[in-house]
Formats: sequence, structure tokens, C-alpha cells
Amino acid sequence: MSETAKPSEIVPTLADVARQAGVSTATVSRCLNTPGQVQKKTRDRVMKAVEDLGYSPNFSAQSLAAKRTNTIGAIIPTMENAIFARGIQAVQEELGRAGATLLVASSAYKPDLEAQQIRALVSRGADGLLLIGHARDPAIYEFLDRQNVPVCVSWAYDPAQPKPSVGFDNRAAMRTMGEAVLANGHRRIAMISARQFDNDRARDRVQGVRDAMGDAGLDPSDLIVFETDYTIEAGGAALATLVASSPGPSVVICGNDVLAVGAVKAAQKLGLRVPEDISVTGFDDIELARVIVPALTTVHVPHRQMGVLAARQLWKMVTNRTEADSLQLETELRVRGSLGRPAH
Amino acid sequence: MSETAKPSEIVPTLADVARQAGVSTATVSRCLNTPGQVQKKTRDRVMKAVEDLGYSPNFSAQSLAAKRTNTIGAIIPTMENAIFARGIQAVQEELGRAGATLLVASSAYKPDLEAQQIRALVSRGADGLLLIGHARDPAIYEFLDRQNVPVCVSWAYDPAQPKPSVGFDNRAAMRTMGEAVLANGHRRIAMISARQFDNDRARDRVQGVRDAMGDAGLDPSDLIVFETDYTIEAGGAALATLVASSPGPSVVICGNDVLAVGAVKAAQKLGLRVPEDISVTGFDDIELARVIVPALTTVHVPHRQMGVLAARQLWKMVTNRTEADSLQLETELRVRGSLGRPAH
DNA sequence: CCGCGTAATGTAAGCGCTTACATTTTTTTT
DNA sequence: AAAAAAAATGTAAGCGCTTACATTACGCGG
Repeated sequence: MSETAKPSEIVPTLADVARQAGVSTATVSRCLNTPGQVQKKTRDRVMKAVEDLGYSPNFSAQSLAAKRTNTIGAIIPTMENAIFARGIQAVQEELGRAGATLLVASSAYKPDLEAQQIRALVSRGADGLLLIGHARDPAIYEFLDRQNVPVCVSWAYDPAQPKPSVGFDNRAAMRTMGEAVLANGHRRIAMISARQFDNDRARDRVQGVRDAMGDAGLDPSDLIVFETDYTIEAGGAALATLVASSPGPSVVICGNDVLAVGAVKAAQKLGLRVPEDISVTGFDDIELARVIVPALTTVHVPHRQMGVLAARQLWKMVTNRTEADSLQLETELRVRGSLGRPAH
Repeated sequence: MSETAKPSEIVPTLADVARQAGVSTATVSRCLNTPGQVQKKTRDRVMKAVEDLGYSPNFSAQSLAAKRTNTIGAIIPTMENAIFARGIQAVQEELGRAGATLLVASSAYKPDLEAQQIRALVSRGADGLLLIGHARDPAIYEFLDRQNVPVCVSWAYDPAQPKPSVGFDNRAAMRTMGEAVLANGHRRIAMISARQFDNDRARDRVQGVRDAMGDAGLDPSDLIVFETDYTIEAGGAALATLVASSPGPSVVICGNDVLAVGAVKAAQKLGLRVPEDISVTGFDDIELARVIVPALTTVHVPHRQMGVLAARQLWKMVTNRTEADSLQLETELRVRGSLGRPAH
């Protein structure tokens, strides 16, 4: 059935449908887009022709003519972390409800790759863009403004930033975690984080822990921060390095659950019991956090809800051509087995 | 910086660049697409104009005129399972190397949603489509043939099917698992699977276990199959149901790792030790499989490699406008702690 | 310095659709 | 039943780009 497709078979166009139905192309177009405007009898005839010919509109032509694509672009750091996968799935569903399509690209946490993807999505006619975190080259925002493409930032919340954001306060969330850690009596605190330089969320999370330390009368600069990639292996390697130092930390606060899982596994492999010998905490509350033993103490983030709200906000910006407000979501500390009191 | 964008700011077009550089639009187009054809001096002038104006080509116009989008569409069942996320990430990277873009949609394992997404991607001008598994309404393949859109199937391998596939033999892979289970002495075998009706991979995996049973002189129809969704919760619920039956199974073979993780967790919650009281196996070998204790005995699938090969194959079909061959990948049984000998 | 072949550039015809505006048909009003 | 208003349909001008073909510029042998 799928020999080298017959080159004679030509894909039908609007004009073909119009001819077949004996109407003008305008009428066919209206049947498809604003069916209310055309008489039932005509419409039926047109729809039959559409059916018979197996017509399917050409998206490029459509958006070229209409100057609208009903498409939203999203660029996430990676598809391999469940938090983005889940959030973006929610965005997709919500946009689908509104009749829009989502185009997803991933940047592998690389700013220049992200810039490239942004250009690609814009040139594809994305009506709006969903970006993760505020931090990026101002030139990008200028470009976006010039192209008139509305942007909504997510996975972060900061109304002071130029672009509206739908997300949570990473710093405050991690401060809560820091407080819980301190309340357990920990004083030798280390942190495994993503690179802070080009990742504002990572930066905020580190700052949150420092805030908690400062509030407790400790010197925030005592916090040991180890920067690495967001992978299980990297988390494990980081933990190994940290415990090898002296004095080793009694708790390792991880920038996300993936790192934390790596850390727990590595600790156990080194013969350390979690949390008796060393405590570990995460961030995000992905499935992994509850599968691992002990379960991770972590910060629960409502990823799906965030996706839904971000989608709505962005779509509002696109359809009304107005700026939207920032929206803050609540996170919640989930205390589970991986956090205990220090040994001595 | 991003007040309601000034409506006066107009997005520059090819013609604007041409005017600014004092050349024709054809020359500008050539500078961008086939720079070799234009003299260095002219090219520099044009590139400067492009830069100055911040010009970025309009994708719709481009593909409308060129009848080519350099875009591949992929429809996966879900983004929430790491196996697809990872494989698709590899596809994306490989296509990127070839200068193509990947558009991803997910169908939530729903055939009608998948059909809709296929139409959407085709009308967006996807030059080719990557689909998961062979099983779908023949009308869809007819539509695709009519539209001249090459298709490559992945996550499955069956050269007898009309469309070329890049993947592995689900049936043979699961037969290997069945053999390992039998070799451990299990005779009361249950399986938790996805719906077989519209999922050929699930069907093949069940069949694989039956094959192994038949070979061992057992009655393949003795296999108890419980069909449910591919989620941790569903896997747990399924296990609870299975162990409540009498005689309970001594091993539960799961259609994938996600189900298996749910099953292990549920068994442990019921006070059953894995594998002493009950064995559990998975399929895919995702990260979760090694994080859980005991680690899952599972079938390792080279997802990234599969993605890379599928991408190449598909791109070859698109650029050469020819059919490509099917490619078979090897899977490998990974025996870990979750599979043991039955209690008695 | 002419004529020729080749390389560089320009001209203009679409690609398939939407939509403002013009025209025709139907319905409503008086 | 004619006039006015409203609804349905048609006409045709683009949308921003690519590309076949036409034209011009350039380099070189004779």
C-alpha cells in the first residue's frame, strides 16, 4: 500500500474543493472557519466535497494569509526531567482546549541553544512563547518585543521582572526547606546545585538556603555549594566529593530530586545510612522521590497546575494582545524519610 | 521594556532587506539559502542589512513557496514516560544535525487523538512522520499515502508491516524474559499489561510470554493477564488484585517498568517481600528500574540509539523520496534483584 | 576590441489561503 | 408589492517567500 507514492496523486487545495462544490474559494474558506456565515445547504455541499477529496488545509498558506498560527512555542531545558514533561503536557492539554497547538523545543540548559530555538519558533510564527525562568540575554527580549511576540515565563515567579511569570518563589520555597533542615539540628550544610550563572532558579534556591541560615544566626557564607549537571550520576559524584571533605556535611540539600536521588544512592553505596549518617533533601517532588527508599524530603511543586495557568495566561496575552499579570503558586514542604537529625 | 508592544514597529520582510541592501529579493533569498551563488561583496551588504533590520524569515511564506518545511513530526503516546522522552530527545538531536526540526505531539495512548494529531502535523507541512507502533486504522495510512508523507514506525520492528520500522522485536524480547522467569522455577505466572486491543507492542509482549510458556510445555492460556493503564498507581492496584486471587501468582511480569515499580511498591506495602514472596519484572530499563529496591529485572532497550536510527531513516526517506528498510535493534535482559525463585 | 561563455543578478509568477469589499439573493418592513 | 435591510456569496488583492527564466556583467581568447 505504500510503494513509492504515485507522484500523480496531487494534494487537493481549497480551489479544488471550491470547483467540486461549485462555489468560490471564499465560501469554502468560510465553511471551514466561520460555518455560521454560510447557508446550511451550501455548507453541506462543500463539506461533502471536502470529504470526497480528502482535503486538508495547508497550514503555511493559512497562517501566511491570516497572520496568525494559533500556535504557542515553549522551550524547556530538557524533556528528560519529569517535571518539565508533566508541566508541558498540561500546557499542551490546556492549549488544545483553546484550539491552539503547542510546539516544544528543548535547550539542554544551554543559553545559546535556547536563543536559537527561540528564533526558530518565532520564525515558525509562534503567536506567543512560554519560557522557563527569567534569566536570559536582554537582546532576546528586545528581539521578541520587536517581533511583537508575547512571552510568559514559568517555573519562576518574580513580578519585578519585565515579563509576566506564572510560577512559584524558588527562594522562599527553598528557605522553608532550609528552615526544616536547621530545625532538625543540622549545622554542617552542603548543597548540590545546578550552575547558578545562567540559571536564575538555581540561584534563587541557593539564596533561599542562605536566607534560612542567616535568619538562624548562622553565617550564610558557610554554605558549601557544589555545582553540577542535573543528572542522577552527577548528583552521586557530587555527594561522594562532599562527604570526602572534612568535616563532611551532615545534610546535603539538593537543587532538585534527580540530584537528590543520585546523592542518596551514592551515599548508600558508600555505606552511609540515610538519614542516620547523612540527610538528603530534594526539590520538585517527582515520582522518583517516593519510589526511592528512604523517600525524599522535598518541596512539592504543582507542576500540572502551573502548566495550566501559564497556558491560560499566555493565551490571554495572545488573543487580547495585552500584558498579563504574574501569578504566584504555592509550594509545599513534604517531609519524608530522607531528612533526619544529625548523628552527633 | 515590554509595555504593550508598539503597533508601529513592523516586522521586516525580505523586500525590506532587499531595498536596504539595494538588491532584488531573489538575491537576498539566495544569500540566505545558497550563499555560494552570490558574490562576496553583495553578500556582505545583504547580510549587513539583515543584521541591521533584525530580519528573520517568515517560515510560513518560506514553506509555502518552497513546498518543503524541513520538519518532521512525531507522535508519541506520552511525554511522561522517560522512554519516549529520551528516545524523542535523541531524534531531535539527530534531526537537528541534519538541519531539520522536530515537532512532537502526544496522544495519551488514544487512537482517535493520535489520528487528530497526525492530521494536524501533516497540515502543518511535516515532511515526514515518526509514529510509535504499527497498529492503527488503515484509513490513516491511506490518508498519509495520499498526502505523500513518508512514515517511519519505531518502538517496534516488523518488516512484514507496510511501513518501515526501526525498533526491536517486542515478542522475542519478552519471550526471553519469560524464559528467565520459567528458568527460575515459576509456574504461577501473571502479567500486567497495557490494553492489547489498540497497542501492538503490548500484544506482542504478552504473546512473547505465552511463547516461552508454550516452549516449556506449559499451556500458554494459563497466563493471567491484567490490562490497565501505564502508571505507577495502576500497576500497584493491579498487583493488589492479582495477589488477592487464589492461587496468587509467584511472579508478576509487567509490560513496562512503570507498572513494575507500582507493583513492587504495592507488594511491599502489602507486607510481601520482593523477590522472596513474589517476583516482579519490568520492561524498558528506565532510571526508575535501578533506583527502586530491589532493582528491577527488566529488558534493556537502547532508546537513544533507536531514536537516532529512526531519525536517520526517516530523513533519508524524506530527502531521497524513497522507501527505507526496517532496522532491527537488539534488546538485552537485565537480571536484577526483583526476580527470584518462588517460595515453594 | 569584438564576441562568446559563464557567473551574478533581476523579473515576475506563483505557492494556498484569508478577507475587505462588491455583488447578488433573501428576508423584512411598510 | 416595492423598498430597504440583512444575509449569502463572489471577486480579487495580497500574505512573504522561492525559483524558473530573462537579463546583465564580467573575463578571456583571438
